[in-house]
Amino acid sequence: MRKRATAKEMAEAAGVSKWTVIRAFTPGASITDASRQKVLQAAEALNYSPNLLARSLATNTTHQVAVFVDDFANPHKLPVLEMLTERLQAEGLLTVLININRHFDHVHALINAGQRQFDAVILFGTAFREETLGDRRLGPGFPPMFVLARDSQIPGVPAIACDAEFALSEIVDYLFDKGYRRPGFMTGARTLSTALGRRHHYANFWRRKGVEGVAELAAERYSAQAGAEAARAYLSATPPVSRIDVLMCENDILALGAMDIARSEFGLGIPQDLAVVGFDNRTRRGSGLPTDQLRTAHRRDDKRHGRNDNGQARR
Amino acid sequence: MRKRATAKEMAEAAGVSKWTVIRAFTPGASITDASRQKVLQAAEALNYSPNLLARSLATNTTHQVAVFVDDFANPHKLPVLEMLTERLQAEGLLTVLININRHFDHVHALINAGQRQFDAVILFGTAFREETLGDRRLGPGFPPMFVLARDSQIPGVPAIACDAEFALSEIVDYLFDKGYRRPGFMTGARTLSTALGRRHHYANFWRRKGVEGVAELAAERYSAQAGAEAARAYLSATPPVSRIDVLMCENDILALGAMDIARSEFGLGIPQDLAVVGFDNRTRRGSGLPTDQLRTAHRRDDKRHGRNDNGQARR
DNA sequence: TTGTATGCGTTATCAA
DNA sequence: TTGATAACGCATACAA
Repeated sequence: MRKRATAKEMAEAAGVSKWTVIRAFTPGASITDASRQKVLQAAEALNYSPNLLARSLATNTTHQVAVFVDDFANPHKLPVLEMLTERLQAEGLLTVLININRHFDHVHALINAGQRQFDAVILFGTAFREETLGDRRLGPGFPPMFVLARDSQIPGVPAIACDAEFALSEIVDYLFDKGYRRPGFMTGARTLSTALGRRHHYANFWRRKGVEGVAELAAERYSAQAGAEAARAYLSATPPVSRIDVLMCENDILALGAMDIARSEFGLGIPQDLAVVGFDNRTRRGSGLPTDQLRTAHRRDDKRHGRNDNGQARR
Repeated sequence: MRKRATAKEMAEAAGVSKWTVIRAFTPGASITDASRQKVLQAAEALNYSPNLLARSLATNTTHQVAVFVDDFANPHKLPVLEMLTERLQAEGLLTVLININRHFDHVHALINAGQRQFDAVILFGTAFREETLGDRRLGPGFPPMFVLARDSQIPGVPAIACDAEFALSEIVDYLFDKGYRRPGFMTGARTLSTALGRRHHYANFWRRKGVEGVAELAAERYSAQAGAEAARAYLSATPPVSRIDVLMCENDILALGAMDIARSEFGLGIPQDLAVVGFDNRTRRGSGLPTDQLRTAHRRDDKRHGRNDNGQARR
């Protein structure tokens, strides 16, 4: 495997200095059309293209953005990743996907991100503890951070997330208008701020409608299986007459599991016997997997709130 | 934002030469414990860590692998991405996720990959045309390429894919034993080699069992919606008595759409009235989303074939 | 407009 | 073991 051609070699071939070669590849540089043509011609012959690595070292910008993900179980990630990569690439930025799982030291990963000189770090669905980010080793020269699809409690770290309060207000309004009066809520992991927010607002809006008490079904994790188990536990422990009539699940993957069990093991019609609501805009029945998340985003304070099309009721 | 500390600054602080500083961070370098301690101490004070960008320029290896993806609609991608990133990171490699969509020039993306000096390029579910790869601009110094989750027709480009022949042989054996005799097959895109392979082997193995003629349902794309439409078209055009009794779908996302329509619009019990088989090991009813793809992989010739746990019948 | 010198932060090689 | 010189390929600042 031959080596890549360098600017120096190009200079000899084109009969100019290597700095002129660079200029030919620098938009807006002052160079004659004649010499640019000579250089481009030589580039064609030598199959030259600038070495982006060397450029990064010299300019101190890599045009690479690190995206940290710790939960690949949620299919919601995929369409967002699609958008994210597309938008970043449109800006000339590349996406470095970093898997932050249990086996991986978070601080170490962040230090590595600093060493790599990423232009930015995006925490996608992951909120580090403040102490982790306070590690002094992350101090100088560490790339700016952003939190995506989760609220950020960390001062100075902007977050892009859906407006849970608004979304749940709309959901409860809709359900109330449809005549539902006995709401339930299925939680995934009880520790997450997003989760707490959704449950909190859900109960709150029902209370404003005069409906007190939201039955809580607790799933172990965010998975269809956990959702199915939680639904099974509730349905088998609760006689039909005293059951909820609408179940709001913290996200779509839980809703999928719950719907499956309700239909197959308990013979419930959805939504005739039990309405089920999800959150994430995934898998609507008979539909494809839409990728129109984060469609509208407006700026508020120094945080950005993208609101997506959530909480559609299912039949 | 202060700048990162460099080896030169470290040298002054520790009272050694900057090369000794480097050695302290080079595994297996010859250096006294005494001077290493001095350096590490200074590193603690100055919060130093080696600049990986500069290292890459000097060593000509980036420890970064580009992964090209063009189809984010298939949820199958996500667990594989999880595995891929985890395994690569375990080897000290970072994953650069590159979105190859319709708006993006493939050749340009590949050239960019060359400029970035990635250690390798993985075509995940994407097979470029041979002429694209034959572009001479991709010549010298271009990273080695691999095709993942699709067969590669390109000479010299190894592929990791499931063994369709073996998988479909097992599927047909299983279905035959269960008593099914009127098979159907739902295709997604008819142009793909993987698709053709699966359909071909499916029909082949049925023929060996003495069952001629596999009904073909053609979906427009790989999406639940397309699968639903194809199923609807078939079921509404075919009277119950002459319908197939088992439908093999080219992948799980098609199967999801088909099952949904069969159950809801035609009142079919699955698998009592119609058995449905998918491919990808996604969404099994009531289960979570398993990530045990590509579990076993053995080497054969210069290609690698990973066989995953596919084709489970659904109840 | 073009050429020169110098810097980016590290690694490789050789001499001490 | 340690220090010094050169090289990696490009960008910036300055001079011609």
